[in-house]
Amino acid sequence: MRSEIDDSGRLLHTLADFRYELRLFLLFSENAAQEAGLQPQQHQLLLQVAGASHETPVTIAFAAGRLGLKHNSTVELVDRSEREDLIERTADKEDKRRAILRLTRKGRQVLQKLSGEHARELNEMAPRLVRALRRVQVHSGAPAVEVL
Amino acid sequence: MRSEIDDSGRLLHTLADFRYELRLFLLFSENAAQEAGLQPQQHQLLLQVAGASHETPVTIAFAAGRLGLKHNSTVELVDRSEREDLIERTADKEDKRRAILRLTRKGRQVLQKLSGEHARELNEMAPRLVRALRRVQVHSGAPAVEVL
DNA sequence: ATTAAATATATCGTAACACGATATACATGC
DNA sequence: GCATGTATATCGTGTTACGATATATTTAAT
Repeated sequence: MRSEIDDSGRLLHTLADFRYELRLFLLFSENAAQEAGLQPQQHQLLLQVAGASHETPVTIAFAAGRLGLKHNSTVELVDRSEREDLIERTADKEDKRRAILRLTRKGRQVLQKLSGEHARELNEMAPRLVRALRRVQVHSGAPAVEVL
Repeated sequence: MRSEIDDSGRLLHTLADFRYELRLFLLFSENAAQEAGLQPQQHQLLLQVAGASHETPVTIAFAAGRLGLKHNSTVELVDRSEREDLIERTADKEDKRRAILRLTRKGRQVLQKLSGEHARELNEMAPRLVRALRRVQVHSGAPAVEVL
């Protein structure tokens, strides 16, 4: 058994591969969205809005948190998506400051289609992604659990 | 055991969670780069250049492919990185059209630091990422291999 | 060899998008 | 009820990836 830490070249290589695999997935996703007539970010917005657990109030702030965006960027994203009839705002009755987000029928249909495609693609890509991740762990002095 | 296909709500939920986990990692990565004084894309460029296997000639086109960018965008990214002394171009002798990319000492140092941080963070995040991925597989009619 | 097609990189103008700063409406604490 | 905080909205700005195009060099064709 040889040392894991020393050769940093290996770590760079595994990290680079991991990011490449990730990028491939993201490229696929961006293309799929475009072909369905959506901006990639709109797709992500729809997904986070529709994918939220039923109790949580789906507000702008919630979407912003899930998308990793600032609130104002999310407002603009919602504006665009509303204009294209993908999503709709309804004022919250409990708290009139809040805007509650819901998908339109059109939004639901597009998302459905995209989600199927993504599930299929992820089934293809998952093994490589997981393998790349595991390799990073191995070469970063991880507690050496069950490799492969 | 209950059916996997029918309720598309579960698939949306698992996909949303997967993307959220992914976004968390990317946010971490963007922050780490910024704090090290790099644009996130510059970090990715350095990683792909330094992480390439030793035989492959690291050209603009190679970097573009690995980063999922168009060639011209990569040229601009390299321009910026060269100006900031992170990377250097040397004309290829075999083919004078090509520019060979290499990290500067400074580039190597920054990347080293970032790579350590990323390896550590990925060790933390990997389990959740892998779990989220597996759940997508489960809810997309996958051949039901070894769950959890 | 000379020209034509292909490949690699570079330049330039443009548009999308996320952001900071700021504004407004409503809610909550004291 | 006034002050402080929270949620969303608006506006101007800068970065960046892109398409279209240009230039240099290599490869292919005749």
